[in-house]
Amino acid sequence: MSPGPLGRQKLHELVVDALTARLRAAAGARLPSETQLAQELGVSRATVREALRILEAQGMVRRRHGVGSFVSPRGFVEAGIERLESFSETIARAGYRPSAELLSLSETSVPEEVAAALQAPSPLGFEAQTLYRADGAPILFSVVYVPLGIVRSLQELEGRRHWTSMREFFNQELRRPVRYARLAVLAVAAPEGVAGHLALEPGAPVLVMEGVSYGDDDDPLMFTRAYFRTDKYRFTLVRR
Amino acid sequence: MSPGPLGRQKLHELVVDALTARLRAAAGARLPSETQLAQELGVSRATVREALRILEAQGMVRRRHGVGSFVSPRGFVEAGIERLESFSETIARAGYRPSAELLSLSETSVPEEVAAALQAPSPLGFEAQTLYRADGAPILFSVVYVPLGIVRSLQELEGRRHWTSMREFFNQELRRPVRYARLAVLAVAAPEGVAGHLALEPGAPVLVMEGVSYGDDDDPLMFTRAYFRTDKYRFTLVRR
DNA sequence: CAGTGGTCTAGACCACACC
DNA sequence: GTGTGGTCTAGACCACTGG
Repeated sequence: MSPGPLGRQKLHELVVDALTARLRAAAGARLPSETQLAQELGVSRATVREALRILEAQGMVRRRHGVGSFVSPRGFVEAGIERLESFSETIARAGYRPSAELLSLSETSVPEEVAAALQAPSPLGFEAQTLYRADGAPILFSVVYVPLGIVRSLQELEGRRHWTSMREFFNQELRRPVRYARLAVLAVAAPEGVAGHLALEPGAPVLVMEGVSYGDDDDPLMFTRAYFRTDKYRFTLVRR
Repeated sequence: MSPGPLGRQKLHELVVDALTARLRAAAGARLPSETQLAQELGVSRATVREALRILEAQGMVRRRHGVGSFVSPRGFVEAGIERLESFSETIARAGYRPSAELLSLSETSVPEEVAAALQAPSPLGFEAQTLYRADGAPILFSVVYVPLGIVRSLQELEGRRHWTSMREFFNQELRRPVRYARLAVLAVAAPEGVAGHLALEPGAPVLVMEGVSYGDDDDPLMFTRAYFRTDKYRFTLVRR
């Protein structure tokens, strides 16, 4: 095939971009039929469909069998809780200016349930505590445990300072990208130390997300426990 | 095309079924290549790919570019927080015996922020309070607001008693199926009434999920606010 | 009925992982 | 290089919706 009128990169992604531009304007509008779009853009209908599938997954387009495709009334959908992104990204996406402060790095014996979740043979590992702010106000305090074996020494973990997020550190410096994370969501009373960092009264309700991040080979990379102030920042979630 | 060796129903669904059977046995096993599967099953490669895409979305299969497709080590993945299902289903899926008790049904003026979220012209509507138990222990208390217009009278809402869940009621009795819900997740201190129903001290931390459910035409159907005991039941969530 | 999205095919070439 | 999954095409027919 020839690149067509669109040039390089994946064709259906270019179609996504082309359609995205149209979509910004008209909420609720009807899109041309798939066959029409294919002709207009000079690609096959299958490629148009792949693009529409992506837009539908993003919540930007609604397709109705036998009727047509429409721009979702909401237009752009904010990133939901189900998206794997760094806390900094999450904060930025919510419209705040993110900052992250690495409060401590240490070598420790990780809690028993954490070692179990990490399937770690040894309880030895490293702990990083980070405080995230949105527009300067603390909203998130996280404790990350990395088992010995993923990181060899505290010196290696020092590299974390160069990166704005743990995920970037794993991806860029350790070359062990995080592919997915399996988390539990719960509400707890803020423990003393946590409350202090988040500028809350001890015992105030906080949302906790905790669990394990996995790499390309389904190998456990780290255990994260994050405490959120939900009065300052709310997760949104679309259930389908 | 001819139906092929598989018979009626959607072809790729039959392929999903055929593969699911294989998958139960071997965790971590490698699947034949897409081309091979297509030949074996007598379908096109595109159809095999559609089936694999479904299985991958279900978390049962892992595909790696240039390498092959594999049965996920975890096998079947539990439904996460992102799935739209009734609370009863959620509880059952978590391995408990669910029960739901309709505590009250009344006609009210809905709270202002609820009416706004529902895009309701009138603040008039109906309220249903339900307590859900898992193996007899209360874990979830929900307040649902339905605007006037979706339901006309309290009598109509009485039909709710015949159904185990609000979603079933909407789907079966009102013929207005819920297509998706847009929710916020937060942690709060349990208000007095709620704490009582959940057998908690007032002020104990509870997880709240609240938001609007939408129908086939993106029309707001109801506002739900649900309080969870996360010590008894935890949401799980896979971020990708 | 006409028009839409949904499914399916057969075949081609590309990008990537591994030997 | 060889084999894998990823992308793309051109064309066909099916299933649903709405006038």
